[in-house]
Amino acid sequence: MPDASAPSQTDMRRRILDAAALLLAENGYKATTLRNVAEAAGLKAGSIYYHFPSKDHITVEVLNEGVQQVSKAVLDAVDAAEGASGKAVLRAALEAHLKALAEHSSYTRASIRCFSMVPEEIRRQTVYVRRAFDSQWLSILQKIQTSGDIHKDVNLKDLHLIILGTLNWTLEWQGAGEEERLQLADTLAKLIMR
Amino acid sequence: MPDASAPSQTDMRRRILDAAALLLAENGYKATTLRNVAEAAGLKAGSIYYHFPSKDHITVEVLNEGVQQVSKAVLDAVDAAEGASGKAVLRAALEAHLKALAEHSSYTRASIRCFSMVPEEIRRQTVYVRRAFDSQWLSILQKIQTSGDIHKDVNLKDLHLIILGTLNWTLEWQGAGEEERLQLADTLAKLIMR
DNA sequence: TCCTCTGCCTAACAAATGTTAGGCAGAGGA
DNA sequence: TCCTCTGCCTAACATTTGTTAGGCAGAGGA
Repeated sequence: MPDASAPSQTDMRRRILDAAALLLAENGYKATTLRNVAEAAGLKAGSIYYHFPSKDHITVEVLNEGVQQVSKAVLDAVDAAEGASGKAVLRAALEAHLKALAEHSSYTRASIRCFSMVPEEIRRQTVYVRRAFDSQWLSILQKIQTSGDIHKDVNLKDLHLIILGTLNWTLEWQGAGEEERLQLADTLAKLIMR
Repeated sequence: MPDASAPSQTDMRRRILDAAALLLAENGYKATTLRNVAEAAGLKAGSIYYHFPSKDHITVEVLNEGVQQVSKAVLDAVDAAEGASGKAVLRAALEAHLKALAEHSSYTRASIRCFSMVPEEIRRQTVYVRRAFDSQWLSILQKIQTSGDIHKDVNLKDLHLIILGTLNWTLEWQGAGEEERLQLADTLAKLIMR
């Protein structure tokens, strides 16, 4: 019985998830085969079923973890910037989002790029976490707007779309460095505020 | 010998492309099977090979046509707005892009959503059209900036990313109407200008 | 009437896929 | 020593994939 809460176990379970995340991010759900995942993780395809009951369970876990990583990073950044100006909070959130996308790129890329192509059953099991993340960003923007740092006329739903679209689109950038990320966060923040 | 320039032929070739575009847009490259395409087009899988030499050829044609449809729409809109203010030109380009995404949604969605997941050989045969489209948008922005309607300090590369990201991200919107599109173009244009 | 070409179909192929059944080496407690 | 459990492997399975070979009905010219 694989038990994630067990203190020390072979980290094979994690290695399988890592391998799956990487392949899902690069090739998508259908093109990611258990044999490829197994090879990348260092075991044989059939052995995966000792750790997971199916390919779909692995996929769900990867997709949800990807969103949660970004979500946590943004939340932490906003909390750390509490009391600062709206502009500073927004900058912090943008940078945290971008940094998370770049760093845990496998999981986050997988969750962003695979979600819309995945079978409906998997979507059902991942859509909740995504909605929570959406709400989180929206409430950040709301706070900044009521504080006056975002103009009252700006449609927050549109702004939300602009931010999410822009940040997630950076994944199509192949190999952009930290400088470009900071630069983009700067440009975007400047556009939004003022 | 299927010849697209022939005046009248069964439109089966077009129906196959249409069906493929729809399925590619919804399910991605790997999950789009020739048997599904055939069924949607109203023939049997083997018969597709009378019109196309392979699945990949169909895919390349769909992806390229998708980009070209948006490209042409944006170009036409900019040409029609020639002489107008930078703001008007940008608005026209944004709206044209969004409208094209929504209207020819199959081809454009397919090209945007499949490109990064597709085998390398297909990417090689579609990347050129995409680059041309990128350049087109960038040169539009450059003209507006040199005309003074976009602040000199704004990084055009970032702005380009913001626009492309935002507009293409709308594809994840399921079933947004024209009102929302115009509203988004408005919000985005207001952020960029001024 | 004969012949050719068009446009599609049927039936099969090899390869690859998710998944399962059964086995096996080794660790470790009794 | 015996037993059990862990963690993996091998070998197969049914299905689905892109693709191909061969056939067949009908249109239309000679």
